[in-house]
Amino acid sequence: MKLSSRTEYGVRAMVELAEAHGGGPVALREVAEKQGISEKYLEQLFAALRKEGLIYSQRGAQGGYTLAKAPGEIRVGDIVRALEGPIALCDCLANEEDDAVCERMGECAAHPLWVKLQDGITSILDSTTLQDMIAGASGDSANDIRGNSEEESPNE
Amino acid sequence: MKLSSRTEYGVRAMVELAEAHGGGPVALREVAEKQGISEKYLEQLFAALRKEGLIYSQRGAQGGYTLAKAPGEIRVGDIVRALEGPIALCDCLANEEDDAVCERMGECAAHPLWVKLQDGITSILDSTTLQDMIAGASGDSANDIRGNSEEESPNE
DNA sequence: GTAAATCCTACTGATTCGGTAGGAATTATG
DNA sequence: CATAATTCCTACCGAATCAGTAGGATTTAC
Ligand code: FES
Ligand code: FES
Repeated sequence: MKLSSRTEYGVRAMVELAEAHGGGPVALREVAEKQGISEKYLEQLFAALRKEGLIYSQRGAQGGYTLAKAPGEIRVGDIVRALEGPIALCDCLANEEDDAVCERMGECAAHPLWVKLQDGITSILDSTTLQDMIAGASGDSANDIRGNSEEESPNE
Repeated sequence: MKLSSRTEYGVRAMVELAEAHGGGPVALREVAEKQGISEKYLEQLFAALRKEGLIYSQRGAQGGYTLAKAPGEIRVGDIVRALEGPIALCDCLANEEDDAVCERMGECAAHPLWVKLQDGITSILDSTTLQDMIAGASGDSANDIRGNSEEESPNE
């Protein structure tokens, strides 16, 4: 229950790109410096994000990266999936068609809970776009996760 | 975004104890066999659960483990916390009083989202009890099963 | 007394994680 | 064209975590 630095860094970097959206490409070095991330490490994250079509890269001098879509079109869940692979709490939740692992368990009482938890996580992640994040809110509008009555106020 | 086998095993084992609740103590070997978990490994998990006061152990022949509280009183979140430590997606979410890490970031746009995600996860985990799980449901309808019933005194 | 069980501490092999290293390929600019 | 800036690619590395083992000490029912 801890998000990897891959995810942390990746999301922060994407926010950075989102803020520069509309302007020219942003160099990796610039993003890395602003966010305090190792350049070489971020390079790998961007490679993954690019492979998934979330960002577009311009090679050569004055090149850099830009969002491939509008900030409002990129969900945090997309970023996470690009960096970590499909969100699957348990092996048996990875692919619905081939649930061989759970088949063996059969009466696994935990399964429904994991499904619910995974759905909850996915729902939150997919109801927040980069647009929401740079706007300061965390996308609490279109979210129907029960039990979340806490309202965080982005101060400062 | 993957739950450790510690969590998976731990919850399954606790369900096993919940099903045997009311009867005598259940030997670790029995739980391990039924759930297909390494005995020696499960031993360590039970040690953690015991230290957190979730289960009670009876040493010696015919000994074993029993839930320290009624199944309706034990939330999945309690189990997860006992096994993995406090649920903290990000370092800066670990302890609210000492958020030094985020202080440095200041304008970290991701923070509110992580808070929200963590709250969502915690909420789901804490709204499901072992009682819910052995009943077949995963607590999706009602989490008001906080019905206080009598239980034997967990001493020590 | 003995067998059944928990308890405790340490070790280990494999994998993942976070990060480095070095260079090849591409491109704007002068 | 030359050069500098920049992305792209692949491999490697140390440390940490993970899942599991090993071996024995202790407690207790019978
Ligand atoms: S075997 Fe898949 S959730 Fe239990
Ligand atoms: S620094 Fe804590 S969430 Fe960004």
